[in-house]
Amino acid sequence: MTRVSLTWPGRARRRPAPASLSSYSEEAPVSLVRGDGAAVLGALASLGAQATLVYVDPPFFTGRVHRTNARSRRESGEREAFSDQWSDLGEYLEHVEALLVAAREVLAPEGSLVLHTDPRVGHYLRVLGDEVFGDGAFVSEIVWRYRRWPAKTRNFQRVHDLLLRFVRDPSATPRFHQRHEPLAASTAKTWGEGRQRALIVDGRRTRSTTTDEPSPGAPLGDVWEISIVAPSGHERTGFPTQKPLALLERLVDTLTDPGDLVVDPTMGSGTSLLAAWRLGRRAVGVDLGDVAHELTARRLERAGVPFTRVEST
Amino acid sequence: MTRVSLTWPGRARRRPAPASLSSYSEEAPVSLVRGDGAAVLGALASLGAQATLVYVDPPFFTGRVHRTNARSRRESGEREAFSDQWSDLGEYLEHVEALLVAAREVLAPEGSLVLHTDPRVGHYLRVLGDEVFGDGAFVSEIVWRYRRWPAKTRNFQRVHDLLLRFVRDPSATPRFHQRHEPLAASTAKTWGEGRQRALIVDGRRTRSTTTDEPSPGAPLGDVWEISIVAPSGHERTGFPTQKPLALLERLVDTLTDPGDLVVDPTMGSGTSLLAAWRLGRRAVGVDLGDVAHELTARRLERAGVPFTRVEST
DNA sequence: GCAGTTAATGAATCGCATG
DNA sequence: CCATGCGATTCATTAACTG
Repeated sequence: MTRVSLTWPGRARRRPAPASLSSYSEEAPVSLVRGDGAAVLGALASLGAQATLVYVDPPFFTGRVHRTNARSRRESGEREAFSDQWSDLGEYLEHVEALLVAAREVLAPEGSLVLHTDPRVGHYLRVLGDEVFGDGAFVSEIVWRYRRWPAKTRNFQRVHDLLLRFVRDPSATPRFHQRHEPLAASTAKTWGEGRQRALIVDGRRTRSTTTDEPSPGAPLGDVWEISIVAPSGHERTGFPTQKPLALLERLVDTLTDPGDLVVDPTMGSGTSLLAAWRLGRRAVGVDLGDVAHELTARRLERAGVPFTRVEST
Repeated sequence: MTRVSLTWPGRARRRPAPASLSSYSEEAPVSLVRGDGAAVLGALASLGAQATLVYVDPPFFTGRVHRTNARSRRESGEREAFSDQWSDLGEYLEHVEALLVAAREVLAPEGSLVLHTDPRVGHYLRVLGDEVFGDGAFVSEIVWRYRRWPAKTRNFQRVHDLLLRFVRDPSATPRFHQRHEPLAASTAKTWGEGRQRALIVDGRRTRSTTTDEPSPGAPLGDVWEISIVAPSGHERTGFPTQKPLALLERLVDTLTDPGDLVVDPTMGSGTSLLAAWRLGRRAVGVDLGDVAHELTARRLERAGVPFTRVEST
């Protein structure tokens, strides 16, 4: 296959200065690391950590500074949560590329990277991911479809995000738990709740029948309807780009086993850590920001999740 | 903005040999042209045609030869409809790029290109489209979510296609008719069917109320649930990658006015032409294949659509 | 006519046989 | 050993048939 890749003037493949971690323990159920995402992933990899899921939720190249919202403002005023300003698209892509390269190093062969992005910049990240992970590693584009207050625009309302899944080793059997969703209304009407089976006569398929065995439903697809975190919802932490727990729980549930390691170098308010802990997985979250660490710590304490702080230097 | 672009070894920007059209009339409601898509788009542009919608449904880089299916097999046996085999991804991208370049030439300033693709190769086409149409021209990624039989795979079922929309001129007001979809169940439950209105006190939003005015529903989003053409459906033509009429009607309805011109350089069995005609738009379809022309002609005749054949040389 | 039941069949994958 | 091809699987959808 001919290599197709992205170029831009002055494209650099920078490696972050490697970090070193004090007091990281493989066994800790939940660890919070303050530091640069890519550098800390590299440090985890060199300590021999093997993640089954790395969830990366970088900025979406919006050109904005994102600030805390109402829930957090009440407690400590409006503050900058993270900046999403870049000199150009190339600089942004170099930032994400460093995360992808480091994420790949920490992944177990049967593990997956899930890169959360949006349809304005996600296509560039797919191409970047193909470069980093190689042919055949891109296995799913998950569409997260949500509902929100409509914007006044002469265009279709943007009501979805993209989650790009790459596997570490396309030749390995990936971790995957088959889950099901309800049958389509038309199917239930025609076929009832029984599993369908084709009737083969003389080696030729003639027609289908229903069986007595109940159908588990349709195998889970790649378009997921999940509610956003409501502005006044109990789940809301105040972090501006918070993702729903239900979304992260579905990823963790389908892509990891209990006891596996989940790593998030873009911790934010720690949704992935909470999802992992609730499902009995170990988790490491990495973030540079004060707001992220404060909100995550408060959230985990309230949820009764024991966690360890790890310093990186 | 730094230019980010795709490269591959030996990337060529080939222009198809320009075609010339005999007997094309601007006023014909529906025209069928036999010829190369890009070359004929160029010929239309040099005749001064101005399309409001160009719908492009190229092969999806599957590596397969696509053959007619049951409906057509009964009438004339199984035949090759089109080949989707390429020496490499670069060759494929050069083919699609030629279509995009020519499509842009035939578009009116307020017109849109809609590129139908899938999540395996669509990301590359987005980047290619940005190169051809320029910054700010990519305005929507529409997700067509469908339901189909399950495949046995350790992965999420692939149940969506992508439709990438680019506008010809980002500074022009695009053709766009706002349509609505039913309110979400949870919205209807909380707010009923009345239009919501935010209550602003001292310039600050306090809460929302419902009004007596009935809500038209939620403005149409970019995730569309539309059934595939059923294997035994009346709509089925026998063309292997046939798209549902409902999908094309939604595009034509929202993105064009009655009387506007819709052009499809990847005609197949003519779904876009039929959609355009049913909604009172003019249409030109272009295809090289015998099967495409036979099936389209038969389909339009059965639907009572008057059409003109145009030769290209 | 209408509702309820039965029929027909697509095409994504994996697994296994074949060359 | 690798490429190719065919069989098995099974929801989703509309058409056709039946009472």
